[in-house]
Amino acid sequence: MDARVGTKMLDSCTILARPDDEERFPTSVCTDCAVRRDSLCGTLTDAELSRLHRLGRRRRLRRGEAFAWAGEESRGCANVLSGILKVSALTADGREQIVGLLYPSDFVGQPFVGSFEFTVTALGDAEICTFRKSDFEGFLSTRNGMTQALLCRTFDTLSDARRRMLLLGRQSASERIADFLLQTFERIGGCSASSNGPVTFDLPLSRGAIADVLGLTIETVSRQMTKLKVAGVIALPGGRAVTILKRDALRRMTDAA
Amino acid sequence: MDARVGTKMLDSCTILARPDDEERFPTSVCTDCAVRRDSLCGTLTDAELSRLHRLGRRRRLRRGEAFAWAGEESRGCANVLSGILKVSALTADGREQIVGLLYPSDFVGQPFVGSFEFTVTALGDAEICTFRKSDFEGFLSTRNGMTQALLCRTFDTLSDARRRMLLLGRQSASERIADFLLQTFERIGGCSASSNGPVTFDLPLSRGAIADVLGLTIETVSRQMTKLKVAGVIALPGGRAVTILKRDALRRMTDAA
DNA sequence: CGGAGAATTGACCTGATTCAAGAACTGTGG
DNA sequence: CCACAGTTCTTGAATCAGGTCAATTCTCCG
Repeated sequence: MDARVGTKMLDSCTILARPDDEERFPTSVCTDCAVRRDSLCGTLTDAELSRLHRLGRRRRLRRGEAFAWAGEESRGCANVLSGILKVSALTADGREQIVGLLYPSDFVGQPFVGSFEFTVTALGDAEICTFRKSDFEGFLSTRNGMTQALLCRTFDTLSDARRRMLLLGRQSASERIADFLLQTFERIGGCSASSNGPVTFDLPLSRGAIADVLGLTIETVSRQMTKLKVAGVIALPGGRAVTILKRDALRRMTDAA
Repeated sequence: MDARVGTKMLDSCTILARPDDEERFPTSVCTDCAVRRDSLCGTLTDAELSRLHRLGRRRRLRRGEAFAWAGEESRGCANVLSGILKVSALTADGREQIVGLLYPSDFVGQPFVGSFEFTVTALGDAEICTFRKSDFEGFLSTRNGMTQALLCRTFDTLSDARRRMLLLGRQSASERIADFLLQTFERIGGCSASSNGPVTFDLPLSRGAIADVLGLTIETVSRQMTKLKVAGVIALPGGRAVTILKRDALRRMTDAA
């Protein structure tokens, strides 16, 4: 990954990082960033982006590696480039609840806020574009537009968390599973949303992680999946693959009476 | 639309004449606003405040009255002046989960975001200071500082929601109750935090509302309270009053092994 | 005092967890 | 390519925390 333009044609984004910038940050180039358009950076003009670019570093995370630990002074922000990260909360005796999932183009971190009480970990190998918190804050301070964009994202994240609170507090295991399958499909399966035809995709989470998202146990997740399989609503071709056979049936189960 | 009631108060105190929900308050000026310091407005200079003041209206909400409905286009923002509001999510068949509580000085609404999927209702009589969303957005757009302040508040709200996700997904009924009692005391009981001495205060929520916050049923809430009473951890003098007798015992139950 | 809503209490039931055993993958090295 | 070890996933049986249903009992007010 270097600064050559044009490998990936992202419309008009033709900033040329100056050679000395390339040297100093050889692995951090925005022009061919896969999430340029969808990330928070999407709000920036090319000139602004090139300023921000100087503050960022790319970083690889191996499966299981943490980007932030609950309780520690948070010192960084980041955009997710590839892979999926989990944001999780833990009780003193080790029970875990995943309180958020971060997909490519999502933003992590809380500029202007001191502490971050959650742990952020890569579920599989991942790449992120990190900023020192103070740098990022400085940058934000001069761009109301970007602050606004981050505010909007945060509102969305909040709504998502609240929707999940309803799920955790009031929905049955089967409703939770149905919801999870649909949500995950919409997020990663792309929008081959078209009709109701069967769709197959790989779940990006292990059964254990799904349980931690849904506030269930591994066994319950597994049983509910088999139940759906037996009912002919989904198929489980093996591994982490799922085929949604009757999408409308799933949708009906989401909020059932 | 808004009939001007021209009793000249300080500067341009324009207030809606609809007597029912939008009343005129002789003290309806920011200068003697009870939550001036703690609310989002606390970030403003006097000059800015006086500009914002022209955009706001005070409004009384009677117990049970809604400020926003899930699904409807959100058209307002507000600061809570007095009383407590709930933010709640509902399933199709009527199960309810309270996903947030709003106390005086809290901000409600999502500027720059179209839809709001939750219902906001006054738990008891309440007063709020409302703004038309577009007005508020306009105001925010010219003040990066205030946008930042709102961003911080939103991060805090998000952290709170996530903490509650852990509670809903992974904690037992007794842990939930212990947590709720302590949190509520800290929020309303003021910080007579001092020692571990017994403290008495009124719960601002009915048993039913507590159940909807904690993802439990009324009966379970009631049973857990009696259990705590029998154990000598709290006393229930009657009505909605609670006395915390052994605060450290409660604290230990919060996250127990 | 009396009546309505709120809270408590009891008896029973059920959905999800727990504990325990196998089966199916995944990757590694021979 | 296969064997093997370490996971992860599935399935079964027993248990239990919390929910449901059904009475009372409080509390608040007119």
